[in-house]
Amino acid sequence: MAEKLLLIDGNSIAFRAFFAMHNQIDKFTNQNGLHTAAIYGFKLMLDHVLANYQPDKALVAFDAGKQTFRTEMYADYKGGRAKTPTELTEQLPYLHEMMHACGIKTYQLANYEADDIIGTLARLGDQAGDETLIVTGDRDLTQLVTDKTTVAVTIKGVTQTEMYTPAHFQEKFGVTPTQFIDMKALMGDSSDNYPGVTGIGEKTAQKLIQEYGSLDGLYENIDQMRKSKRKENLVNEEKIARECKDLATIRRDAPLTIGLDDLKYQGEQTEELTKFYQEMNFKSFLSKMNVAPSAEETTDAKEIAYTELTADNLDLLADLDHHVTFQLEMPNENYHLSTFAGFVIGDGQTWLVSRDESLLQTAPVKKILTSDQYTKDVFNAKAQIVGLHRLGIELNYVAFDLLLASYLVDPSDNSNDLGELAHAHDYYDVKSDEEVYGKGVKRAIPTDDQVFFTHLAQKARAIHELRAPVYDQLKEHEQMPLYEDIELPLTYVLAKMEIAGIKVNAQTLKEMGSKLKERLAEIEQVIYQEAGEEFNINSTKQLGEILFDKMKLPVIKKTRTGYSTAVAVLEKLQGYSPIIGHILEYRQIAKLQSTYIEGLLKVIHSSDQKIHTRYLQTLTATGRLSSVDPNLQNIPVRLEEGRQIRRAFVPSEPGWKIFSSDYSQIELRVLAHITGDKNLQQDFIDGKDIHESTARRIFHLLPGEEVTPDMRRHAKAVNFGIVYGISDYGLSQSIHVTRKQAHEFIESYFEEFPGVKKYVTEIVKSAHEKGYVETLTHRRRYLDDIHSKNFAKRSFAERTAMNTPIQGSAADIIKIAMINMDKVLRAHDLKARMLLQIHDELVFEAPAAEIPTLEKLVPQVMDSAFKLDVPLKVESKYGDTWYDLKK
DNA sequence: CCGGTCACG
DNA sequence: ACGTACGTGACCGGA
Repeated sequence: MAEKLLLIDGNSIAFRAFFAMHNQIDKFTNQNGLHTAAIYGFKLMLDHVLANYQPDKALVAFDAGKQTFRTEMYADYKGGRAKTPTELTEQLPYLHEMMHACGIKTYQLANYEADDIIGTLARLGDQAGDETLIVTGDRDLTQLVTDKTTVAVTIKGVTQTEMYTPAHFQEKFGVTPTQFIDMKALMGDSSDNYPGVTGIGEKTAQKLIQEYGSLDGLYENIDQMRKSKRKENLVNEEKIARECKDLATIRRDAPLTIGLDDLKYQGEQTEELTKFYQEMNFKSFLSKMNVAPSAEETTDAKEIAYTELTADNLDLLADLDHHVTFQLEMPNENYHLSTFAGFVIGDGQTWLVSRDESLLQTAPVKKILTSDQYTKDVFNAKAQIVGLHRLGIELNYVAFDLLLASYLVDPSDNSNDLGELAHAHDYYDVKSDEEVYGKGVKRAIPTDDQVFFTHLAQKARAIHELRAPVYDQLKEHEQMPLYEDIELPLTYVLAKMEIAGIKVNAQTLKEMGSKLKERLAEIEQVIYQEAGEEFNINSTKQLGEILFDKMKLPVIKKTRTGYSTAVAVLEKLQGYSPIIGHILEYRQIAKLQSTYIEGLLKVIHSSDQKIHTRYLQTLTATGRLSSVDPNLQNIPVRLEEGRQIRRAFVPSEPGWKIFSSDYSQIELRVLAHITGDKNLQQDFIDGKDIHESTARRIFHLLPGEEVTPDMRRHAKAVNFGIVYGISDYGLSQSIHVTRKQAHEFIESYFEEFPGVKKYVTEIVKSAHEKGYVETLTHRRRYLDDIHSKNFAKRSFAERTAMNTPIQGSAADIIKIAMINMDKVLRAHDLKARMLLQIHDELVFEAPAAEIPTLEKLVPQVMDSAFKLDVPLKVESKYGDTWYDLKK
């Protein structure tokens, strides 16, 4: 009878699991200091596979050691690989132990790699008529794919895999699995460190094998190949190619001492596995098995005692400790509008809960929330401040914000759900809102008091209990000043800005909207005429069919799903047909209409004619803010037509003005500071036009020579490129020059700015070593892909390593400026209000009489927010609307 | 719910 | 040879 066989590539999965969990490496250690992240990740993968595949037979194969028949053949095989971290190698013995507890056999064989064990067993399985699944993190194993054998390669984390069947393999590589070995013989493998034939990479190898069918076929017909450098290399390096083929070929006849009959999957050995989990301190797995984390803890941790607070027992509040945890529950994400479902307040011993938010207005509660006699721990302080403000209560003296602090520890830990975030911290005695409230249309606050109050109390307890460990992490990262002096004070400032809101004249928007509507209808008709039929212009699919199938315009670029019709593509098609210009115009107006006219009209609060955005303080990977519901950080400005939208943004009081100040070139100034490059610093100190002076340097102009507009434009693009983590290809695309020219620009830039070059090298090196990069204030970003074998992923991580300290430090600086600005406005008793932050710009509204004061004060505060080795420069403007700003 | 597109810094 | 400029959010169409 056909059975299901599961073969797991132990070393490669352990490796993947280790790096997938790498940013949490500190959290995964057991009582004895053993790192356990790889073991944990391995088990996650295993559970996922077992649940989905349900094998009859299973085996985890391991490499026996460094010495194999391949290293005997070729001494440099897998040479040059970084040493496996000891944090990983120390975990491998325990994987065997865990597999035993899971009822799965493990096996390794001297002189052979895990690949060969798997290859051999898969062949045996095929011959026995079994169905086989191979799970690995190494794409090389896909050569084992057959009609009966599927290979699952992990792509992200450990539970997401790409399934290789013969059909998928063919589609992806354009050759059969056997041919792929021949391809590798030609192209080599940089991670296994064998060379292949000089000058042949994946694309050429694929072409040659497709043409000749195989390596043998190629060499049989090599005489007919026309004379070329490539042919010469192929002929000279035939021996190498054949050796490489041998190295690349996974053995299917390894001398195994076990057979298929030894692989029966036994199922979990509950007692043994429980013991193992306890040894590893795997609380989440233990809780799934309904067992307490360790023998001493006998109570069910999920239970929690609470008391319902009512008007009659308010005296309970007086007994609370003066360090409380509080949460006002708002079911809707948008806390400006959400209803209130209830609240919880407590001190770790006592948890008081209620559905009745009017109790918050009573003196004893209000006192706790407002007074400096009580410090408060919360989750998302800004939401709490705004929510309570709507109830007429001022929340002060927040000590700990779990959301904010977790975000600083790792900005990718930014779930807005307390339960999920707690789980990420390995704390499981609280559920996620989705688990308790449901999702989609079914989402609702439970009517059962027991269910709802338990959830509230558990949330509060999670905040309380996670405070100490999260503080420890902040301290370990040297992030206490970032947390206490920047992010937490900023939360209050942002709350104030959101509450203030910005006045928007709906009438202005409506008038613009009706004009746009008319124009849209006109252009639409013209486009239908030109296309010869009516279609949905907003559909890229339909538009592509019209342009490229019907009208036969040249295809410039394709996307995964069809033809690309992006602006860059359409601009290249200008001149082929007048329809292109009309489509571009249609797109521009349609965008204004839907996003900015209709979109903004929808979010004006009827009560005050204002828009109240929410700034997300715990979202971006770099430390910038983002703005939602609506996004006020991308209101059009570059094109005049869109810029008109800003006419609708007006001061909220008669006789007031809109005032705005922005940092000039803050990212390049930060770059000059961080890199310490003397030339770049000097140019800023001398107050030069930085793009012009960059042009002077990289184009080697003499003192009398003039910088042409083109030179300046190119230099500006290079400066942008440097900030983004430059690549010649990217630069060439942005300024429409050849890749070679772009490369020369970059080379020239690095010669002129050697400090920048040094920085780029060092930050990438440091990111490789540490796995993260930091900003000026120790804001941290982990870069998991920095160790990736995949060139594209790794390159992306390397560019991120260059960009994040720049973009993130600029974000740090303006955040400090905002906190100081808020203080200064109060100190000077000004009526002016800070309304918006747009990354390098602050927008205010103020009485006309205060404008002269602001013109002095705001640049002063912004300039001095952070002492850099170069000056910061700030420019201010003001006017009657956001559109009319003038110097 | 995802991908394409386009608005901003 | 590989395939990209960095960071966001909103809207639309089409599975």
